[in-house]
Amino acid sequence: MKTGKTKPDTFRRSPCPVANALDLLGDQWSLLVIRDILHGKHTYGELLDSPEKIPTSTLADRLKRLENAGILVKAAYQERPTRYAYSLSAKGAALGEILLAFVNWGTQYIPGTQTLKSFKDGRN
Amino acid sequence: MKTGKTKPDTFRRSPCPVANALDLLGDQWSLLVIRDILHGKHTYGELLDSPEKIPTSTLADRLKRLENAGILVKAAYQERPTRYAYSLSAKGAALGEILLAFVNWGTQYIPGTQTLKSFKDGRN
DNA sequence: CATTGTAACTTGTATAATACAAGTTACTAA
DNA sequence: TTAGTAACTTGTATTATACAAGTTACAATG
Repeated sequence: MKTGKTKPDTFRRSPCPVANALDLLGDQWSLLVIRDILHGKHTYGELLDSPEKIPTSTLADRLKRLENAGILVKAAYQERPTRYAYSLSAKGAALGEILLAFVNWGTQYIPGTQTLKSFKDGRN
Repeated sequence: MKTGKTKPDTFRRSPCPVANALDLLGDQWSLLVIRDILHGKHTYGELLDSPEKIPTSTLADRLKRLENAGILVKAAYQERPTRYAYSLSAKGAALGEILLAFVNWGTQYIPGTQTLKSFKDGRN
């Protein structure tokens, strides 16, 4: 069978989907940025305000990487002065499944961790 | 309600389960080590042999961290000379769900990536 | 019109993590 | 005695991350 699609056989480490996902997301901050955008945050300032206190230089770097990877899209939502909003592409929104797996594992195996929802509901 | 369990309110970054999971697993290699053990590898040498070519110093460090975190258990399987096998605790085996989410996302959104299974089946 | 404020970054430098090459220990087998 | 192997450790170079400060382009206030 032939498809029109180009297929990179030139991977940084291996053709494993996990390895390639980790090349992109395997750090302390990327998935937290995705989490915040999934929770409705959109601007640089809102994302800076995370409870984990991401350093501004790290946030700027991650936003660029995730945008280059087609996970985030950056768009000006006003001019004079120009202000930007970050949102998730389909590729980015699909990371919700991975986040969910992390939430399930973390709440079950790391004692004391809690989601915003469980905290609001008083389950603590 | 009172439980007997101690609950750490002293987290490195925040009480978020994702953040705490990433404190442990948020790097390029940890989840690949878990993947290999899930695939039946057990010894240091087998784990060193990954297609991603993990550096030996990095592997030694990850095995220690994951063991300290209660994700891996290390046991001698023979004496004279002593040889060790690494295996997953329940906490570690539960990471299979996270790995699965990564596989699903990666194969869908990173063109050309493939699992051992799809490769063996000739789906490429 | 000068000053203050704010969003969205950038730059510089210190510290920490990771990579790569080589060496070590405790054996077995020839 | 020599060679081989598993499971690491050590040293150093490179890269990533963190922290503090500075920059640009405006709006709003007095």
